[in-house]
Amino acid sequence: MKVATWNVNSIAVRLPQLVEWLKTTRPDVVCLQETKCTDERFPAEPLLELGYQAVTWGQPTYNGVAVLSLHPIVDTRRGFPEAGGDTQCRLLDVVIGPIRVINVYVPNGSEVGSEKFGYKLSWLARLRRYFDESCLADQRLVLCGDFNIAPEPRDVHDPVLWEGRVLFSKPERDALRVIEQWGLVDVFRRHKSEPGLYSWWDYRAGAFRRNHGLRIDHLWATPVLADVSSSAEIDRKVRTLERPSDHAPVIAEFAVAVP
DNA sequence: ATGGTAGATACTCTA
Repeated sequence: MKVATWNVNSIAVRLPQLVEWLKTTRPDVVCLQETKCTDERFPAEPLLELGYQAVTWGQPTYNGVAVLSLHPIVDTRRGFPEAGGDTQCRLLDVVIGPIRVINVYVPNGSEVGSEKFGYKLSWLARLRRYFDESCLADQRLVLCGDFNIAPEPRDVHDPVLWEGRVLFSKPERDALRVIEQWGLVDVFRRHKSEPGLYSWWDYRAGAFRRNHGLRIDHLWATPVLADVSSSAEIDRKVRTLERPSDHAPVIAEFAVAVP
């Protein structure tokens, strides 16, 4: 079972690239972030023609998540369950065949110390609470998406320059660690240990050409599922296309049978 | 050096 996560930065703009990528890559499950598209306007038909059903949770202009699947999607949940819920569309929780998939678009955080940064940290604390209250460690579960955090120095092109900045500050890395310690494994790092492997490059200053990137898009799994993962990779090719997303897809393969 | 680019919406905000 092939599972992928990709921040497309507008489904409307990226649809032609997504269609071509689905045709050639044929993942079983794809988690999308920053669709920037309401559920009514989501382009479900061209994806259905390729065999993909979609569950979406979107809003105009900002945020927005979706899960595409070749197999039936059941038990859909949107956002955190607590009173008040979410005003920003950032979390989808679904069950597909033998696995539970939680797709997140973690807040960017703007700048360390800002109001948005505080929102990011509190959102991450709520995510940990969500796992405590509604997930089980022996479930086959994947948590994937745009986390907007690079976990380690080897995930940053210039860790000295980036230390303390948003996406690589200690409070963010600590908050990420707290979620990991619930009982999740970084599936990408299970298969690839070298530095220089990134999933996001700023549009500005020729960052991609220089490989000035960060690994901020992640695919984590419970140990029972991570133990049967056979490969993981970042698909850099789409970042070389005309008018690309600033993120590249992360893909992992698991040896589980889909009924 | 406080830049630089991209996307959606409205003439600015977010990333």
